[in-house]
Amino acid sequence: MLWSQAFIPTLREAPADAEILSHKLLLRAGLIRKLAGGVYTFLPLGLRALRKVEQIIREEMDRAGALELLMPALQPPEIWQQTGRYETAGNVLFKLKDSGNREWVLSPTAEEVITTIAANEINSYRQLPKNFYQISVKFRDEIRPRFGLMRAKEFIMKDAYSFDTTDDGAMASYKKMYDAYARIFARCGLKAFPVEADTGVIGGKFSHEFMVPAETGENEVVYCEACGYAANIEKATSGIPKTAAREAGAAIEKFATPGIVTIEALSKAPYSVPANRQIKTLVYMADSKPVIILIRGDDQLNEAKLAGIIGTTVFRPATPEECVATLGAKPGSLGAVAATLKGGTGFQPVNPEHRLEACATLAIYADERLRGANDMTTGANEDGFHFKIVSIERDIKVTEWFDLRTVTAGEPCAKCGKPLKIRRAIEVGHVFKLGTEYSEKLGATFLDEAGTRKPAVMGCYGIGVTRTMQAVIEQCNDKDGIIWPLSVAPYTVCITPLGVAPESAVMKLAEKIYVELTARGVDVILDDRDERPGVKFKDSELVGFPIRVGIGEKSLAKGEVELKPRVGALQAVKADEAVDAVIKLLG
RNA sequence: CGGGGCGUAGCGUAGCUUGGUAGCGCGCUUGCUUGGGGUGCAAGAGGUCGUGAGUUCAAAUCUCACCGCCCCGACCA
Repeated sequence: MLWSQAFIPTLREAPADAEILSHKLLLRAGLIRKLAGGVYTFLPLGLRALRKVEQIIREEMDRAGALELLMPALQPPEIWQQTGRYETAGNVLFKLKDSGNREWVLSPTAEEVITTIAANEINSYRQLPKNFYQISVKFRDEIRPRFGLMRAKEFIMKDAYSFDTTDDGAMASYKKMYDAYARIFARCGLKAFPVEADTGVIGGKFSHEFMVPAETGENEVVYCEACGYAANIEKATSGIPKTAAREAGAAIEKFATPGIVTIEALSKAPYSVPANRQIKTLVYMADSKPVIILIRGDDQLNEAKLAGIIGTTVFRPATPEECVATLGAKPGSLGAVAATLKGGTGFQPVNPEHRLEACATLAIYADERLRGANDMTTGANEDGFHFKIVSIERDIKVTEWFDLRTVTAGEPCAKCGKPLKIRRAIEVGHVFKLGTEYSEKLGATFLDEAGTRKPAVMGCYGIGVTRTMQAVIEQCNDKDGIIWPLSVAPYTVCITPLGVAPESAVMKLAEKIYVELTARGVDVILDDRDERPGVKFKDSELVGFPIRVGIGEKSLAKGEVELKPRVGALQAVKADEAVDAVIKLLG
């Protein structure tokens, strides 16, 4: 490619709406342009880098035995209703109507479609296992797109879906993808690491996310340097001790706390109840039903964990009015002491399948850290009053115990006891073991060797392709611009003649090297613009080509050209050895 | 959706408080110059000041509404 024929609109200054470095560089290097918030055009150079990432993914997916196909982005809502995700994932689904007023959804993921394929086409264990994948445009009604390609309304994702006959088989498929992902990100030049992850609304047994450490990442990862434990904060647990039991009075006592509505206020004189001896009572509304959450006063509720428990992300903190309606008091005086609850103490155990429904009868979910706690203080469900000497097992009818709290840095690792650390990261990939939920709901069954009909055991595996590309930029840059890894650079070599007079020795040599490198399969761009050297150098560094071949009269007088790796020292090589030297640098 | 900020030429911005013919840098065009790190000089082109209403003799500037964008929060298979 000749630079003069290409379209590389570099910018000296970044548009003001770009906040993070990688977003600015995407714009400045002429890789993308914004059409609307969260919606971008890939310009030729950006598309080349994107295609290289895609190709790496393709090669590794194929190598792992996955089969590429392409599913529709436009999907009928019925299949989403069948799996229940029309509601549970409803807030990210793009919905639209056609001219006949028929509703459609734009696909953010394709479990429903692929499972329908499997239901219709796979009948026998002989056809399994299978793993299908696609690389396609996905849509997500992000309420707040941000950071360029990181969180967009429209983006490119690789999604794969495995079908196995047994749980062991599904585990093997999962492992294959897990290993493939590690290779994919390594080949992209990314330092990505797997962490235990929350399964979210997609459900399933367990999952790992592949994370790229970055201060601008939107995820927090809890990790242990000693034993290697790593988990998304939405999932992470620690070995923090439970609340200590103490000697305490025989019965609960009510006491007046006028105007005291925060944990902090109650922890100060004259009450002086430490936060770790308080029970925090939270009311959430899930599907217009209240659920009561109890956690220790010095802990924070982890909403992702709550979502996993009740099976939906569609919930919110109750309003003060709803708190009054549910418990009889405003936030700040809430408690779950059985005697103060409407309907008395008669709570029934809850079938785990129906935890959300259970909220209709006022489910009380308590954090494990409170199990066995006594001599605690909590709201009395009467504005201006609290109870003390509360024993949670004796005085509160907890419906079910869960890990509900958010881990904080410095807590002991659950595995090895060393202090945990927390850092921010970008999620670039996610692997799930799904189990049989989707195959059961959509009838993806097969006959096994014994002639028994069974649901296929599924897994699903996503990579945010456009996000991965930006993550590379976020991780690989310096003050001058992008530093593309060889594997995903839009062009790997930029030939920079310092004069472009036709038929000049400099230009002739540049063209010769260009032709020879191209013939040897190298992606090369020749900067034939009649620009000053400084402009060409700055542009090639901003765009981030891994190797620049500089050709000028001065060095050519010595029979030499200059090889300048994007990172590393300039080296002079004999003009007629330049091509081989470049090939050698490319490894 | 709640809170905050911003919309002036392709990009970055000044002007707005205190209303009076819209300015600067980069980029672009032309000429000269320079020719190994965003050269220098000169002459140009390019703006419904986000949109609409209002106040006023007069609105980029004041008022209201709407739209868009960015940040924080909420949300995020």
